[in-house]
Amino acid sequence: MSPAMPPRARGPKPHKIEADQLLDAAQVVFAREGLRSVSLRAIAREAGCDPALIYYHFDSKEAMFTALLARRVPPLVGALKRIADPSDLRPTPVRLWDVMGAFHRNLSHDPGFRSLIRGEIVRGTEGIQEQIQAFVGAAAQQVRSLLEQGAARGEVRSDLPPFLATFFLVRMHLEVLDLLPIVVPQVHGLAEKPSILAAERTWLQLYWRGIATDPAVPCPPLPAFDA
Amino acid sequence: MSPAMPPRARGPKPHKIEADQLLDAAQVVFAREGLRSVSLRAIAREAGCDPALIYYHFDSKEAMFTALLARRVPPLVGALKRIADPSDLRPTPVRLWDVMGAFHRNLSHDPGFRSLIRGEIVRGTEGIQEQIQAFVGAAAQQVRSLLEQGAARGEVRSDLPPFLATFFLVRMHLEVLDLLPIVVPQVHGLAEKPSILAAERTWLQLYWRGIATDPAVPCPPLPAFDA
DNA sequence: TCTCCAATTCAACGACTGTTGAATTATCGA
DNA sequence: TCGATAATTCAACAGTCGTTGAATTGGAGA
Repeated sequence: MSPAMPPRARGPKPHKIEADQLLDAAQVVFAREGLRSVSLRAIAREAGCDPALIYYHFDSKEAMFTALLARRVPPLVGALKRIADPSDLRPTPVRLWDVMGAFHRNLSHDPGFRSLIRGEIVRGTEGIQEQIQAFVGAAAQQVRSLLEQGAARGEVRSDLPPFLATFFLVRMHLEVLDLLPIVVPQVHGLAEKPSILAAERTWLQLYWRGIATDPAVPCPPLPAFDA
Repeated sequence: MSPAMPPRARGPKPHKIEADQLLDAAQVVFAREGLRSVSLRAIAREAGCDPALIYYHFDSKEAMFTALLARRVPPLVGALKRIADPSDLRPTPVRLWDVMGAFHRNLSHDPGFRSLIRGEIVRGTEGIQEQIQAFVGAAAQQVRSLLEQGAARGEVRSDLPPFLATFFLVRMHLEVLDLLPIVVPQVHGLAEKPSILAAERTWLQLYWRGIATDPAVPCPPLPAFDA
C-alpha cells in the first residue's frame, strides 16, 4: 500500500474556523441542495472541515439551523420596521416597493434558505416552527401596519381584509424568485431568462392596481432595489 | 423465546394489491410527510405491504413518482383545454375562475404533491424535471391562450407580457393553498382559519382588477368551485 | 390432482445519516 | 519551558435508505 496520505494533523488549523464560517458553508449548501435533506457531512465538506467540528460549535443540526435563522432575521425585520414607520409619508406603493427591496436584499441569495423556511412551515418540525412563526409574524406585522396606514390615508382599499393583502404581498415575493427563472423560459419559449427585477415591478404594479382606492391612478415610478 | 409471530405467509394475499393502490398510499404519505424525503418503507407501511413489493410494480422510486404524475396530470390538462376553447364566450374572469377551480379539483388534496413538484422544479432532478416541465408547460399553455383570447376581446390589458400574467396566476394558486391556513391565523391572531375559497376569490378579484383593460369594471360574481 | 405462474415476503447488501467519545495538536499564559 | 486549554480530527455507533435475489405460496389452468 502506498505510504502516502499520512493521517492529517489533528490539532488546530492555522486559521481557526469560526461558527460564522460554518454558517456560511451551511448557507451555500442549503442554497444548492435546497432542502432539509442536506447532510452535515456536505456542510463540513463545503467548510473544509470534519463533520465533528460542527458539534463543537453547535449542539445539533437543528441548533445550527436556528442559528442560521437568528443571523438573518433581525436585519430584515429592522429594515421593515424603518419602512413601516408612520412618519414616512411617501406614497404607499413606493413604500411597498421598499418592502420588496428589503426582502430582496436580505433573502434573495440562496433560494435554499427560503425553500427551507417554507418546508418547515408546512411540515411543522417541533421547535423550529415556533421560531419561524415568530419571524414571519414580525415581518407580516410591519407590512400589515403599512397597509393599514395606506388605508387610513385613503390610498388603499378599505374593503379588503388587511391580512389577505399582507399575505398576498409577502408570500408572492418568496416564491416568484425561485420559480420564475426556471419555469418561464422553457415553458414560454423565451430566449433569455426574464429579469427578476422587471417581474417584481410588474407584479407590484398589478397588485397596486388591485388594492388601490382608485385603480385608475397609476403606480408611481419604482426605482431599482439597490438604491 | 416466545413461539409467537410465525413468519407471515409469503404467497399472494387474499386481496391482490394493485399498482394503483400503491400509488394511493404514496399519495397519502407524500401529503403527510411532504417531501422527497418520504421513504419507500413508509409508503409500504401505509399500503400494508413489504417494501419489496413496490419493486414488483415499479422499476424504482423515481418510476413510482412519475407514475403518480402520469395519473394526475392528464385530467387537469384536459379540463384546462376545455376551458380554454375559443368557442367559450363567457367573460374572461369567469373563465379564469374556472381554471382555478380545475386546479382545485385536481390538486387541492395533498399539499405534499404540490410541494414535491415545486421541489423537483427548483432542485432539478435528472429525468423527472423534464416530465414536470412538460406538465407545467401544457397547463401554462392553456392559461396563456385564454389570456390572449381575453386580450383579443379587449377584456385584458395588452400592455402586460402574457407570460407574466400566466405565471402569476398559475404560481399563485399552487402556493396559497399550503401556506395560508397555517400562517395567517397565528400571525394575524384570527380565531378561525380563513376559508381557502374566500381567499382564492379575493385573490382573483385583485388579480382581475390588475389585468383588466378597464379596472373600474367590477369582476362578475364568482360561484363556488364544485359546481 | 398436478403444475406453473403471479404475487408477496424475507434477508441482506452497501451507502449514507446524525451523533459521540477519545485522541491529537497548536497556541497561549505562567 | 511547561501545562492547560481550545480547536480539530478519527473511528465508530446505531439507524435508515434504496435496491436486489432468493424463497415462498395461493390460485388458475390443464
